Amino acid sequence: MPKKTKTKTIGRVAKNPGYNHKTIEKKWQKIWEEQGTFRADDGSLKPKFYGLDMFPYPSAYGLHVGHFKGYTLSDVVAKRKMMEGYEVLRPIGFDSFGLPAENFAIKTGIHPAAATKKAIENIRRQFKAAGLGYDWSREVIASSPDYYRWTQWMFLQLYKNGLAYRKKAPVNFCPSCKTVLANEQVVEGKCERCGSGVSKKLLEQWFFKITDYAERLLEGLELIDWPEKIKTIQRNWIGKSYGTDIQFSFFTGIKEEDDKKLEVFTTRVDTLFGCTYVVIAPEHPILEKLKPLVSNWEEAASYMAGALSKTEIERSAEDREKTGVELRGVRVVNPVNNKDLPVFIADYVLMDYGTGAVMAVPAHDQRDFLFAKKHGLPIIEVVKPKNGETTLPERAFEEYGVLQNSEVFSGLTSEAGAADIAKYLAKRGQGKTTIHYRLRDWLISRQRYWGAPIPMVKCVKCGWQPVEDRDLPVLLPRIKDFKPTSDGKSPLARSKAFVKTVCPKCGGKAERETETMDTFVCSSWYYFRYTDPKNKAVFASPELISKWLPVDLYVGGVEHAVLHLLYSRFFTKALKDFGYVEIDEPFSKLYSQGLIYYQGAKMSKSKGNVISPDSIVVQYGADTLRLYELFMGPMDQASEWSDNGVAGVYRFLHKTWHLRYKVSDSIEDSVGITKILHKTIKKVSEDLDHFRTNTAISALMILANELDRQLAVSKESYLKFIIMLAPMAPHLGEELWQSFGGTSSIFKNKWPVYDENLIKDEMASFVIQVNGKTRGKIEMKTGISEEEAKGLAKNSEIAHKWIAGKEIAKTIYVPGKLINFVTQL
RNA sequence: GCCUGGGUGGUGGAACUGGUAUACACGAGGGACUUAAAAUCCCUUGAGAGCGAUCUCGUGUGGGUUCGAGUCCCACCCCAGGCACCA
Repeated sequence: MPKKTKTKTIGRVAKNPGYNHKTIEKKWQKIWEEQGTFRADDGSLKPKFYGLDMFPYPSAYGLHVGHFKGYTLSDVVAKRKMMEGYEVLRPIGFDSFGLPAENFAIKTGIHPAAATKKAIENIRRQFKAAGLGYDWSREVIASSPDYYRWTQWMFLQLYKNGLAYRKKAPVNFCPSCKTVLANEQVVEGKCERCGSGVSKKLLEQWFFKITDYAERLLEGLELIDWPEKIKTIQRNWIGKSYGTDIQFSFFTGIKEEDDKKLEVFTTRVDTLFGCTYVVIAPEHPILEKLKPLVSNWEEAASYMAGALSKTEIERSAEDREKTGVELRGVRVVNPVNNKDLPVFIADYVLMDYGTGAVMAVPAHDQRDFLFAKKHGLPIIEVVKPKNGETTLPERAFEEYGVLQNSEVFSGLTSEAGAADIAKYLAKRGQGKTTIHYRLRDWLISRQRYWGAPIPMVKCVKCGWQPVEDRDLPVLLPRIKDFKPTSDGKSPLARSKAFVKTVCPKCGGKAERETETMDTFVCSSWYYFRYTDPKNKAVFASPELISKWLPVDLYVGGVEHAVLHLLYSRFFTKALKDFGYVEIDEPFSKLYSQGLIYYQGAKMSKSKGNVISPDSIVVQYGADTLRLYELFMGPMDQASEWSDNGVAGVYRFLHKTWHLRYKVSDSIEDSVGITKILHKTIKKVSEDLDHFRTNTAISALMILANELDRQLAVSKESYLKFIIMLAPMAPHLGEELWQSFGGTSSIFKNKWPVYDENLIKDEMASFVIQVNGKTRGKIEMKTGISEEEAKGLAKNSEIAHKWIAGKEIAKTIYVPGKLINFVTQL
């Protein structure tokens, strides 16, 4: 194929050099790096802006264009903040511990440390090639000992303050990843990472007491500027319920005083008279104590074992089939009417919510209803609808209503009845109003290799002991056989050199904890480290933390709504309580970018529909990649990638480039051009304030088209246009800025300001409507009086044609916009 | 089932607190330049009727409020996401 010229001849003026993204992008990336253009100055006196992207996970497969949407947005905001006089902190690092790296290593046989290092290098290259203005001098890598030393320190702080503890409990276990998982990592009964069905295992594990912060985590949401959607997800996850704890006493045979009572939780005390049995979760510890009384213990024990062995999916896939076993020989008393009631164990009652036991009211709870039907238990209706018909006997009636069959409380409304029954119970010491949360403590132990070792030691004499701060970090040993096993033991247990240690307290023989921490622990505090990444004495100096935090803008995906975003808030609150930080919430403003779809599906490696930014950068350049992602549609909505759309913004950048040849020092712009320029400055400034990058770009395109129609363009107008474009297309911005005499980075320059007086229109076209239908328009002065405007409109041809003899009953006048004649009423 | 978002041309999407629906871009069609192609530039592009100026219809569906509704209210349908035996 014959190639005529080396320079591309895109654009009209072939003799002038064309837009060559390859040379200018490389050139500016080098300059930025050498000059430290985007490095934050801790000593600056300017107002601060901390713009942060969610800690990226260094995938071995690199990032696809979908990942760049958020990064580009925050980059635009940060660059514009620089131009508005802020000292901008925009750090980056890598959340490099965790399951995917390890699973990749297992698959390929490459050690996770080596695989991670390579993945980081690749992504670092991708970031730089996209022109993202990170302060690389602050890079933080979670799997490096300098970092995880402080992750371990965080653990110890939580431990010393009673927020890290060990307990034996049924926990989620992924048979494929061969490790336990936090509640938040189980999605619809499946492992968040690999999709395998999760089962329950009774294990002793480390937990963080996030439940102590349930209320504060809920309250804090009121004060932060986050998408309502994410706040709602967190509220639901925390799940606050007001209700009553009620004591049912056992009839006979129990020795210890404390165990004579069974406590249940209900949100519907008003239905207490309708209780016909009680149900205990199969994992409930009280069952051991009831054992001597139970005549069918074998049956019960086998049910208990069965419930535990089921996977989450099995437990819910049975489609609400309510199984259970009656504990024969055990009876309880309903405290309000002394009725003697049977006791069941059933797995529809969950051990880790409420008290692990419920009072069953089949008439007014659908689950209890199904169970009662199946087991032939009585159904007593105690709530009648206030108006309308009850859903009984087809299904439970779950609404509020008026009480009946409730002795002295009959006739009261549910609301009043609930209050009175609760008061009655409280007076007799048989119940109290309480609050329960759905939030569970955060299980952080992992039986995996690639994580930060938990800095605890088990001494034969002294039990669990924390590693001394001065002995941190507990280094992750480099072992060859890092594969997980199904025995519930961590791969680290196989390293004798690692396990064997001495007790920090007594100096005697001791063994190290071999489990590692959930990666979400690493990412719960990294935003503090960025302020002071090299500090060896503390995780970050208090001065720098208070200088930079909270994060002013945090950009990332919604998928972390109950994981990272909840955990980080918990960490910040805990660190505040320990006296290390002064803030209560780490991220003042959160923005979640929408996903990018391609070929009708979410872009993902497994679906094989990923587009690499690398190929776009080579073909069109980083500025085109950035601009297209910003132009696709509203930032917070999902949108479909279009190859043709990319070419479209590329054309716009060419046009922008070629406009430089129309720039003249000697001309002054027409009033019309000046007006459009100032309108554009207003529009782009406001749009960017609200992250409406798509309409901001559209406004810049309109301006460019308008400038292109002129024979010549003033340097001043052109440069204002370039400054506005620069945060989005930084390489092109810098290059053009420099070619017109700019000596320092365009980002050290001021963002343009519009003049309200120059925007005002002298003339406006008034829409003429008749009976609300648009019939035409008339040009009139904007300052025209109502009378005059109406008169002009009335005498217009349009009005004559459509009114034609009919009487005008009413005239609607909207200044500067519209006149509507109403002929009939 | 419950809780969020969202349904606008062939496509991605504009439309401020109710006031010219479809900005900007893509695609498509036509033309210019070219031996030709690419690139670039110009014109057309919601549907229907008409030679035409124009007219009628049109923002998921059906109602309502209003001089006027993509925008507000009611009912419903569809799509995406979140939660889901939480007592």
